[in-house]
Amino acid sequence: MRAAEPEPSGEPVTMATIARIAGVTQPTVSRAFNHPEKLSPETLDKIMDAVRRTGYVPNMVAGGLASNRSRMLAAIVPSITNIIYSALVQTFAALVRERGYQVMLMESGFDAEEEARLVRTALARRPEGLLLTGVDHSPACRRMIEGAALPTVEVWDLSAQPIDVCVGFSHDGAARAAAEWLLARGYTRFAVVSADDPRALRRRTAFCEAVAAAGHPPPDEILFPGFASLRRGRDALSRLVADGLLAPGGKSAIFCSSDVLAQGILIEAQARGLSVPRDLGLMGFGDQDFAVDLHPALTTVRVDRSMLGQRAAEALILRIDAVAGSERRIDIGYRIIERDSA
Amino acid sequence: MRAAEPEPSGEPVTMATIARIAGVTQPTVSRAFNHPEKLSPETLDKIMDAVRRTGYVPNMVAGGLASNRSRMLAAIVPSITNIIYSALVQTFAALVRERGYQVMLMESGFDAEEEARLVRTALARRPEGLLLTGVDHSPACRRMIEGAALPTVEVWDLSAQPIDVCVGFSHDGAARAAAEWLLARGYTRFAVVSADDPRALRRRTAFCEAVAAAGHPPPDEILFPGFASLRRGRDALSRLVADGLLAPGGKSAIFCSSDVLAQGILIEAQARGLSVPRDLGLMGFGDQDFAVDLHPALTTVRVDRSMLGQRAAEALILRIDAVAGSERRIDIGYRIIERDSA
DNA sequence: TTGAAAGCGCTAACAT
DNA sequence: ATGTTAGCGCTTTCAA
Repeated sequence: MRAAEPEPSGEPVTMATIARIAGVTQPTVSRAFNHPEKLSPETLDKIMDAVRRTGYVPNMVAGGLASNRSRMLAAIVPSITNIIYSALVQTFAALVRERGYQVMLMESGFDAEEEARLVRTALARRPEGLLLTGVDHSPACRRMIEGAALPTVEVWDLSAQPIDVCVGFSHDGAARAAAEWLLARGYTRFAVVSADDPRALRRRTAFCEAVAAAGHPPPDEILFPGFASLRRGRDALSRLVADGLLAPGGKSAIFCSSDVLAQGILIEAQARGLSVPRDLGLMGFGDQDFAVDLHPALTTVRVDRSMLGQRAAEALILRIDAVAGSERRIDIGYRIIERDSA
Repeated sequence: MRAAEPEPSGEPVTMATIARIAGVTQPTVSRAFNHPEKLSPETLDKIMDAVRRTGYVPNMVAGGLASNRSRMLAAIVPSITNIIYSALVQTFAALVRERGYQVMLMESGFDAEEEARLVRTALARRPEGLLLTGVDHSPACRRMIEGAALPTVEVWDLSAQPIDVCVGFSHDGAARAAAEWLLARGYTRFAVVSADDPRALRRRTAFCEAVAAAGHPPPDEILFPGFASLRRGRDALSRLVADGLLAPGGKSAIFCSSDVLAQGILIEAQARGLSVPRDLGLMGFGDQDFAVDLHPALTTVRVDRSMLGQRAAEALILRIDAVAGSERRIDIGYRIIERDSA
């Protein structure tokens, strides 16, 4: 590797270098980047020419220190490999980028302590804003953020006491709506298959309450730690069948905490020669891209993840710009998507 | 939001603040963080006490400027929502984090021009290293990186002329191995279903050549732009069936550029009452987590993505530490995983 | 073991 | 429209 810039010495190119070449002072070079309209076209030309010839790239860490604007946002999600979260980050990052922000992404692994540690690490870079997943954080974490007076958006959930702003939907409401939809379809026996993250757990509880309120026996529950997978779904169905979910005498349905789980159940049903929805109704959660392409197409609860990222980006930027009277609690809702599996 | 630190004024807490409280000079506070062994235990205690009471978090942007070590790595992948790439980043980020590095992740959307733009943006933060996907970059991009003399690791592919280091495997070799495996199983009619990224395209070509070399008719090819999905797989099978892939007179198999595609084909086959592998052999690529849990379990080519991230992290850190004689080309290989779909 | 002094590369007043 | 002057909050010599 050799240096491409035609600088005689191996000196790094700085604004001072450009200034020397263009025959101006260093702050003028700074203006060329930050307030080009304040310079005469000729000066601007000379500077940009020097920039081109040297391959100069402004040093944002120095700029950030001087201006106290890092132009960085930190985002902490439970898992970067889970499309549920990465799709949100994708939209979020694309939008804030148009406003000149970069995103530093971190993964907490569904662990509040790790999340607190990551917030501390992030704070060291002096981000201008923070995106957090969920509304359940460690007290220390919350204290740190409030102490730093850092604009923060919490996504995927709604809270009566958000740290700053939250963008999400009612998990209780969504689960209740799912239960009522299934009830209206004549299902009388239920099971819930769920991961154990705080939001899935709340949906589980709300679903079970709605079933009980309708006077039906309590749903079978299968909970597992960590993330959803096809295997978790397949195993869950095996256990539910063994436990008699499909015994004669009722019309059975399973409510899953994610579409992936539902897909696993679908595969296991097929392997066992069970027909969905004839032998078993199935409802997913999330309406991931693949849900519509399953066979049978999956009935599920749609949450617009891209919208989540978009509203989060907008809300966070409003907070950063200290726009007065911006909303503190943004509800993006949910919708039952009726397809063929229930 | 209120400031948590017991600073009387609303002044931001800096090392100078801590120094004042602890009764030492500011550089001594710096030493407390970077070379604690050089301080007397009592001084260290006083400083750490002040840190705790104020909630002080060191400013890495100032530190980075002063030391010329940003402790940042930039990673550019085609898509952050594709687990193929995000799993690699996950491992990579976890490993480099142990060495005190954070990673700023960016998404190029399979576009070399966008990649070049992102490299330029990344360079502005003065990262200490760079992770790039693939070995096909725009000339300008390559020039920028070489000009900055930035330690760089290219992943997912092997190159005779890496920018710096590359970690990957032979796509030609993997596709040839897949073809030979299928040939040895008695398949005589083939199709390839593939995305159009550079690596998938090379596998497609190598696969077709191997089939031709065996004296069989050229495979049907279905290429599509962008990323793989179940829908792409389902549509591909529909077209292949319409085009007579399954007409009597031969034993047919499909080689896919990803497991997701294969899964889509599996679903479409099931919807059409076709049996895999009886009516049709099917081979995926990647051995994603779900491949083993499909029904039938998917025969595929395993690439150890986590290993890719691990070796990339190790290699990049060696380059950053300027370890002489470190490898330039790291082959992690591939392996045919025989399961039930072919 | 600690302090004093300089400087990293930039932005932001304030002058002119 | 441009130059001058001061920092931003650290790390890193070099002294003591």
